[in-house]
Amino acid sequence: MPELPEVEVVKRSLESSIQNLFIKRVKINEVNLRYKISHSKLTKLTGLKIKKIERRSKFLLFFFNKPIVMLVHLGMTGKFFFINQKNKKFKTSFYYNLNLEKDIKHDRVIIFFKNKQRLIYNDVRKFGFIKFLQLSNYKENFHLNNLGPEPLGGNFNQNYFKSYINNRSRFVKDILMDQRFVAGLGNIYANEILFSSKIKPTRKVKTLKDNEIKKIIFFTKKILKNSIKFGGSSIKDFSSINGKKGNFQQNFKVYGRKDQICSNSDCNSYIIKLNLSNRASFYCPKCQK
DNA sequence: CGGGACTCCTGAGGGC
DNA sequence: TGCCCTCAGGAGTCCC
Repeated sequence: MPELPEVEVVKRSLESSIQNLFIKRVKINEVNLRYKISHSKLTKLTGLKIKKIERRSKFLLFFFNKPIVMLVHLGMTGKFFFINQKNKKFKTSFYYNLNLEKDIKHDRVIIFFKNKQRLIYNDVRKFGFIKFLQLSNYKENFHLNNLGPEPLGGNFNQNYFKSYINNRSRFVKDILMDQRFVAGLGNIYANEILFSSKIKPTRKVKTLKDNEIKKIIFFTKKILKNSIKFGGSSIKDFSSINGKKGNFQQNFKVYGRKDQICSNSDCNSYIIKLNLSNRASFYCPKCQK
C-alpha cells in the first residue's frame, strides 16, 4: 500500500508521538507476517526507550537506547495506530470513531508504553514485516544494502540516471519501481510521474532523451513532495497513525482512471490500463510518447 | 542480466 | 444471500 510519501507521513507522526517513550510491555497477536516475528527479540524491547525513528525507502527504522534496530516494512496494508488514551476501552472507541471496527482483528503487535499510551501494528494482508538487526551492522542487511538513492536526495540526478540506464532495454516504469535503481517509488507514483513527464510506461529506458530524463527526475521530486504535503494517498485504507486519511489521491492524474478522459485540458483521449510486470499501468495514449 | 509467472494473505466489489 | 472471479500503495523466488 504505502509508498515513500505515505511512509514519510507515518515516520513524521511517529517522531512526534512515540520518540522518547519507554516501553513497558509488548503483545504479539500474530507472528506470521511476511517473515516470522522473533518473539524473543520483540519482547526484549521491554524497558527500552525509543530514541529515534528514520525512514529509508519504504522502510521504517526504530532506534533504542540499546544497540538494536527494529526494521519495519508496511507491505501493502501495514499501518501503525497511536492510541493516546489511558482508558482501557479507548482502543475500541478509537476504531469505532474512525469506522475501522472491522480492522481490530488485524492488530498484529501492540507496544504498550509506560505512560499508558500504545502503538499498534495493524496489517490486514500480513505482507509487512518486523525484523531486528544489530546497530553495528544493520546497513548491511540485504533489505537495505541494495537500495538505490532516495528520490528526494541529490544523488538521484541526471548523471546517476544516465549511467544506470546505460543501454538497458527495460521498461521505464519497471525501472522506476525497481528499488535498486531508486528507492521508495511504487505503482501509483511511477504511473503519475510518467504521465506528468509525458512518457509511456512501456518506453525502453535506453531510448530516453536527456530532456525526458530531466523531466522524470523533476516530476519525481515534485510529485513526492506534494504528496507528503497532502498527507499521502489513501485510495483504500492508508491512514496515518491517528487514523487520518491522506488527500493526495484527489490529485491523481492517471492512476485508477481507466476509460476516463485525459486530465490534460487540451486532450480528449481516454486513459488506457494495461498490465506491465503484473502491475496495473495507466497512461494517456496521446500525451505520453 | 532480464522478463514473466507465481507466491505470500485477506477483503472488497462485480456479475450472475 | 451466496458463489466465483478479479483486483489491490509490495517484493521475493524460480524458471527460461
